[in-house]
Amino acid sequence: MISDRQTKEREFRKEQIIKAALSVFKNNGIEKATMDEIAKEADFGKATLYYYFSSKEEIFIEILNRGWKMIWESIEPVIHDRDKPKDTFIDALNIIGSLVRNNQSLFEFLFTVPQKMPNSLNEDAHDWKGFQRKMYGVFQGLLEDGMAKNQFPQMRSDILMRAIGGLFHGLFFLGNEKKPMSRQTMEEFITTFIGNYGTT
Amino acid sequence: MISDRQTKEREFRKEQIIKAALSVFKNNGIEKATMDEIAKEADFGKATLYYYFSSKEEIFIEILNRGWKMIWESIEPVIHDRDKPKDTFIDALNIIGSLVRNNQSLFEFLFTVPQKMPNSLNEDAHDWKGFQRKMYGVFQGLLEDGMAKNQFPQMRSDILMRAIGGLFHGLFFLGNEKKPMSRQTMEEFITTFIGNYGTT
DNA sequence: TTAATTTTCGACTTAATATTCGAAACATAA
DNA sequence: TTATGTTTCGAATATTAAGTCGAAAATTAA
Repeated sequence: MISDRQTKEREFRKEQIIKAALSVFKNNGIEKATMDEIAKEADFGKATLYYYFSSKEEIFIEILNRGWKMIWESIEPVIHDRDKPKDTFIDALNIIGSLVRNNQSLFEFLFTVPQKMPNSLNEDAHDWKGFQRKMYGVFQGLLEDGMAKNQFPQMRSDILMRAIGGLFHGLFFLGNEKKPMSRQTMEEFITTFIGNYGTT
Repeated sequence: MISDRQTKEREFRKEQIIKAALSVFKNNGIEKATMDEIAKEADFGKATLYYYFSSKEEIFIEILNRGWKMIWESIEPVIHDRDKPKDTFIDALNIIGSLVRNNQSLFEFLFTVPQKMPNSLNEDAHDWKGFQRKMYGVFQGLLEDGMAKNQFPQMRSDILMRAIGGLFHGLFFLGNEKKPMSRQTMEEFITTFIGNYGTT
């Protein structure tokens, strides 16, 4: 008895709630992202939020799932070229860099909130963890291929991953100024730090 | 009317409480680091904790103050050699690396907890902020000197700082394995990433 | 020994915030 | 139009953890 339109409206309202949650997070930080605030921002009563989501956590998980799915689907098309691991690696990083640049607060959420919330957000079972794992796997594979071809410094690939992950994170999320990093600056960094070994 | 020994014993008990707090943090994560847990670990009643510290926050601040003081006092002796900025920079990083290696959980606390706690922990007035600021200032100065001498890539020093900060952080604190990084591995990284420009 | 001082603590209070409840408002279809 | 299903919400409840209280235990000094 639930019409198509009703379903769509439901989806739409869930969407609004998610947007409100992100907006509260962006403006007031994660600690102020209470259900009361989110409800106010979404212009719903608090109880209504629970009509659409079973818990606050479920809202957060939904954000993470959608976000990581988007990341994965953005890089997926470029990662199959295994001939030039270094170029592929940098391409993929650049894609993620663009995403971050265009939606800083979403990605701040995706990349920092799970760290701050050591509850069940981080359980392996969630979809977003799967995408994250796949992505890391791809990057690590590219690093290993690249090392085999002398396009990267010879190091334990897992440690190199951590270093690059930290570097990326530092570039975008450390420091006071939240002005997004330009593509050019980022490329400069990537090539400077990991791209100046071996050949094309 | 408070004897010397009494004062010492008080200090000692404060010490025990701080150690318990770190231990709880290490074993259960920051979210489980409640006063009840810390009290249990320290084998004191909860109220006794408040006899020695006026709040939970004060315990954390004490940890941060002592920790950052230690960091500062460890690098202070080596940073005055301004002739070889790159070497000095790497020396200082290595010193911090050794400290981290020898006390992983303390430094995880120092470097990650303030991020997770957007309360007054981060107020500029605290001693530890002063040490942190001084340290960053020194590192940035070294980077700038080093760039002037072509020992580092030419980039905006503040962004380079962020990148290196992120990289360092990634090396020590990202990933699953908490096995500390060996000095050799770390030196390898530092020189590979930031040390292979220009000359001595 | 005993009075004063210091230290300890379990039980209570408070505060913040997530979650539930039950009734009302609204929409839909017969 | 009315009966049934859907959506909304403010008020009440539950939970968690910080912080307080007043009395008791331990220590010290006379």
